[in-house]
Amino acid sequence: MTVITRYPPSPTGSFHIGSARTALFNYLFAAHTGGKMYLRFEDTDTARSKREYEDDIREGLQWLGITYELPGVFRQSERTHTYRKYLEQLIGKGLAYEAESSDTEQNKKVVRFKNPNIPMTFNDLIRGDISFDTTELDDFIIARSIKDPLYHLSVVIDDYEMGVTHVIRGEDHISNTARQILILEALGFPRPLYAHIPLILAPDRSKLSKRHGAVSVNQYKVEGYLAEAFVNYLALLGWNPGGDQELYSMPELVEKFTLENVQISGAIFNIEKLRWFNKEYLKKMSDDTFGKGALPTLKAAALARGFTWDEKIAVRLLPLLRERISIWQDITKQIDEGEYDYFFYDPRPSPADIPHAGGDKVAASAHLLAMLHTLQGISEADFKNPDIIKRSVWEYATANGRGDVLWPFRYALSGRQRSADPMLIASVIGKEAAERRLHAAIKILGTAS
RNA sequence: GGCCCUAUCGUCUAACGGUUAGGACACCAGCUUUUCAAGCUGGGAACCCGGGUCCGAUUCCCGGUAGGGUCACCA
Repeated sequence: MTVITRYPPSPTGSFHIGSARTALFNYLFAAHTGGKMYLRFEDTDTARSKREYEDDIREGLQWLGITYELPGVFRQSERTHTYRKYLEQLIGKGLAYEAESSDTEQNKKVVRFKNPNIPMTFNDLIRGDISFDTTELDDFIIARSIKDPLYHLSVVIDDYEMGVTHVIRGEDHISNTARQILILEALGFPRPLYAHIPLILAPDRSKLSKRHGAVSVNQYKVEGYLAEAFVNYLALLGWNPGGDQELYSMPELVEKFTLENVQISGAIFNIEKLRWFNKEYLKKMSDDTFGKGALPTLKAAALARGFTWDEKIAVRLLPLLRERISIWQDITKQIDEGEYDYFFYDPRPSPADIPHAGGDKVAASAHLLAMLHTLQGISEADFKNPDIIKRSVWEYATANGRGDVLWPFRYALSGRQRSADPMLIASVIGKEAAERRLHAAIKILGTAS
């Protein structure tokens, strides 16, 4: 039997995290078993469904690397004639009937399903047997009118016509399953296999929703998360193959994914861990790939900050950035906060802050002068390498107290109490700028005394 | 409230009757570093409660409690 799963979002909102994970699990299961996954849009609620949401969902799927197949007609709104055929069949057999609508103005007749009122049990691949007493469902409504079907009806018919073998969906659908099985048995369809996966929860353990902040997948893309990291994190939220491995590529996930290893209780979405995953994937990138990803963000942020764009400085900044960010947007945030101003502008150090230990301006001045001489002795070529600068400076710094030497050195270059180390700064801004800044600091100290 | 599902560190989880209950994130400390960040090392931190079954229960069963889901002419 070829496995066929389906991902059936209703395009009434943007692609969100929980929906993405459902899609991922369906994809993973189908790929693992050599089957396929269909995408179809459940837009029987035509008032709320929008094409822009369809696009958002498809773009999100593509970004995450989740592939799918489309059934011939993939919008339920375009299949009403099909649903009507089955509806008439049901009514003809006395298994459903038309009844007055509560919406008296419309003067429509809704279609109610004739509930056989039987106890029912279905097997859930993840949770085992689940039983319901269907009596309490009453003769529930399956269509607003003969030509206007409702969700439960259309789902059952589509799953049947598409040959869906496994229905993998959120556990919020458990109680829907009873209704759907009732309909499908009335229609004479075989039951698919069901697997209800746990919900993704907000920190307060309620179902994750908009009010909890960022839930749209696109938002994470915009903030600069990597698709691989996002998928990795999502996969491990509610699924675990056992063992201590945390990092899985999509092919590895496909290879290892089984329904048996899906968790049964809900999992809280934790942004910190997601960020950690992202940082791990950032670390694994080649310098080239990292540069391609970081530079556009860096440029936009730098320009917005009013910097003159200097590609050379930017490229030399890359290694520092790689250590300090978890997602691309951290670059924007750090630039906005002025963290890297000193790479683009000469700082204006305050005289009182230049000396470190004991406020000894004379000593600080002497140390800065020594640093200046040292830098002057380094060639332009060697200046590109912070390690060479460090070697040149280290002997003097060690002999005279690293703190006493390096603090004023760093502060003269950055104008900040906290910054990258002076050798790196010097290397990034270049020989000329470094010497200019030291000159300026020495001069300020002289004037101040 | 009815029905359904669930229950291991704060969080994500491993364990499939016998373990000093393991890992990761977060947190704390130490190292390294002039500072910040990163990195390295170490540390604290959990089997919801009560009954069974069993030589032995975190693990199986029942009950309680707690949390969640669902009760639309939405999906």
